[in-house]
Amino acid sequence: MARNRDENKRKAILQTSKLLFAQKGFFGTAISDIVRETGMTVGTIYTYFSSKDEIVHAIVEEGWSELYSRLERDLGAAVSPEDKLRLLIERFIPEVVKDVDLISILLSEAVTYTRLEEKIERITDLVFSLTRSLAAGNRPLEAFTRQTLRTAIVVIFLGIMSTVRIARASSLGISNRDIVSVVKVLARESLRIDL
Amino acid sequence: MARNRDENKRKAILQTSKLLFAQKGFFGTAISDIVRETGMTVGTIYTYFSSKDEIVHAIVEEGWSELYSRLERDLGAAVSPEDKLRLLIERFIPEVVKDVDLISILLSEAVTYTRLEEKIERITDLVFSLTRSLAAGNRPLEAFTRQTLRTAIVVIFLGIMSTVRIARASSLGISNRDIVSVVKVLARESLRIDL
Amino acid sequence: MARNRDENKRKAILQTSKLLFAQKGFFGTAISDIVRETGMTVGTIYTYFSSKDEIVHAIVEEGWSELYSRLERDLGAAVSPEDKLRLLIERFIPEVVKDVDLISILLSEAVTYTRLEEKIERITDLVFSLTRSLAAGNRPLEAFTRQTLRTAIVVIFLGIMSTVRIARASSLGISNRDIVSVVKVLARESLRIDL
Amino acid sequence: MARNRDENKRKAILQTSKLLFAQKGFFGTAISDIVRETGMTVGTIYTYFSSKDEIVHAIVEEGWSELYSRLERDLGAAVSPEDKLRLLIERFIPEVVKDVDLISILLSEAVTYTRLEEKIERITDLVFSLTRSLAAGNRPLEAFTRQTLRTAIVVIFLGIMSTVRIARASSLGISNRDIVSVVKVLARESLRIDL
DNA sequence: AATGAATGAGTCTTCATTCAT
DNA sequence: TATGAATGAAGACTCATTCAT
Repeated sequence: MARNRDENKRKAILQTSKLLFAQKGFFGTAISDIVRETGMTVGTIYTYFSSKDEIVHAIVEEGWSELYSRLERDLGAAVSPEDKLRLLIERFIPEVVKDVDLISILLSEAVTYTRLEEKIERITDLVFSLTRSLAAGNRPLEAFTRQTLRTAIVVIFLGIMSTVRIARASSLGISNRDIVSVVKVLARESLRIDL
Repeated sequence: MARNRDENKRKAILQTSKLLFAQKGFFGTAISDIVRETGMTVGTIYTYFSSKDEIVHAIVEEGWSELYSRLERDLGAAVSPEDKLRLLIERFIPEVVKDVDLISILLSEAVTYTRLEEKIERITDLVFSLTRSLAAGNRPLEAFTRQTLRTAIVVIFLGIMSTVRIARASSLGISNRDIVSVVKVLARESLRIDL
Repeated sequence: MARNRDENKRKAILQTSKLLFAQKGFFGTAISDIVRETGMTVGTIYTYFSSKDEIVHAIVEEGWSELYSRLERDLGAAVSPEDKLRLLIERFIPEVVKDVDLISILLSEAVTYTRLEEKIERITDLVFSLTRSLAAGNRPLEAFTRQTLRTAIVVIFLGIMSTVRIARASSLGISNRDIVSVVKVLARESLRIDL
Repeated sequence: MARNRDENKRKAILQTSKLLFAQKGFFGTAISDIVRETGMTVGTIYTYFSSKDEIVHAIVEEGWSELYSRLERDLGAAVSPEDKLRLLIERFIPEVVKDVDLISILLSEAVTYTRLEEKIERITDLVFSLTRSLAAGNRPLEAFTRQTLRTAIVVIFLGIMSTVRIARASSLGISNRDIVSVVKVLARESLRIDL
């Protein structure tokens, strides 16, 4: 047997660290916390990851790519742009929003390790092109310039994420359900697209 | 008499720290960084602030209260709800958005020292009641339930802040101007309020 | 397996710290002194003890309990109260008195970490009951009220300890032997008990 | 007027510092504590004393010499050695014992600044010669060799002081009155001197 | 691969003392 | 003489990472 790397251990580290980073922040979480919580030893952690940075990095990249690929798969199954948009709002957003831990880390102080812009860019491009194909003859949509539309997508996307993050940490009295409603109403009222 | 407490020094510490916290984060910034950047000595920093926490606290509270009181003053001057909303969007948002450093700190990992929920709550209440007074006979506004409207305000407010924050740190290609445009279009299209 | 917790290292830290605390006091001794004197690194010190306080605590408790358990063992072996008292004076006191460092720490400013009252109380109770069993028909002993006897025990016990402490630090010209003699004479002359 | 040094201020500093040093220890008391408690400023403190050490030094030396000179004055007034001894026990000890703060400082970790040996030496010499003049024909006293007698004096003197100190800080259940009783009984029973 | 003691640069903070005013 | 802001060495302690076993 060539390698004895235990994929389950790797996953366990990632899972535990994700929770800790989300709850206590990147700087607030010590490797020793991960050690305690996983029941492993420092040495073991370091045979799977070469640094603390690499752990966040893995959490974010793997978490995100899983999310994103699911989105692509789902969108591929839908045919019309309307269906796609509906899917985006009714399936994807609730899913993203459920992963508060990932969101918290993405928006946390560790932004440096997070390459958040990249991810935003990609999502934005996707939604942007989706929206564009709905634009023909849609008065309100035509009211948005390309740049304004792009910006709107970013603002709303980041708004959703931030809201979820803050709502988790404090008593904002806003549920994930409320957030999805908002996106729907916004789509209906400002794009005149009824979902 | 000995030298007197120098208000300029206090301000300098605040200003320098604000920049550093915004750029490198609260935990990423060491007191020694502030020392180096201000050219003062540790001791001096600690004669003006009793801890690192107190520094962020002062930055956030003083920055925010200045912003907020200006908003209240301006709103007081306007008469109709429409005027107030216009002011909010055309004067207040650009101003908030200009203070990227403050925003970055508000959204940073130091959320604990930041009491962000409080601030959100207050802004939300204000905008909410403003919007409510525009609601009568406005179909789209009536489409929002109270809770959805509140959520929308939070999402958009946090969306604006997050966008500005991320845009500063990376190459998102979004300007403050774009952000204001978005809010305007959103208001026009989804509230049918023309500004 | 990685290196194992090395009991010798723990002992070395304790031994070195004991000397330093005794000579320079608890507050006069810096962790860096312990580091220098043991030849270890700060980190190592802190893998064996979680704080400076814990070090004094260990020195005091371990030193004292060893002393005290030896006393109990010895006293258990003796039968008559006279034998017990003899043992106390001729074996225990010389032993206590030998551990000047421990005494210095016990009496030092770190009294807080030292729980000296507890230890005094316990010794006093023991000696008190011992003396009481010699009291019957012993005129001088009957001259002491309970409270005076208790006080006398405390005064003499603390007197011995303080004398040893001061004698070590300065040129008092008093040896441990002298101290034992005093206790004997005091016992003989004031309790009329010949040892 | 040549000097404007205000003797009252000096005394106030000394008095306040004495209390603080006694309660919180030498190292536990910061100059800033003295500043706060006296209501003076650092600068003022330092125009009266050139260092923290000098403050303890003054407290100890002035406190002690006042005590000692009173003792000498009193002893001078008495004629017979018996009277002198009685005075020592009934007047001096209660007085010393009353000044717990001074005692605490004398015995504290600041022993270095305290020159305690000197003071012990002097008291011991005095008591020793006093006792010697009572020795003729006094069997028990003759039982003490010179060195044992000297040691006994030291042990009892330090015992008294330590007991008072510890009793103040913790719940030893011993009063100053008890301590004086002990000395009396000890004198009576072991020196056969009835006071 | 797994272990966990060892490392030491780096953290925040304190505080006796100085000295310009 | 009085003031109190300024100083900076020194303090206790942390923690990511290494490496001998």
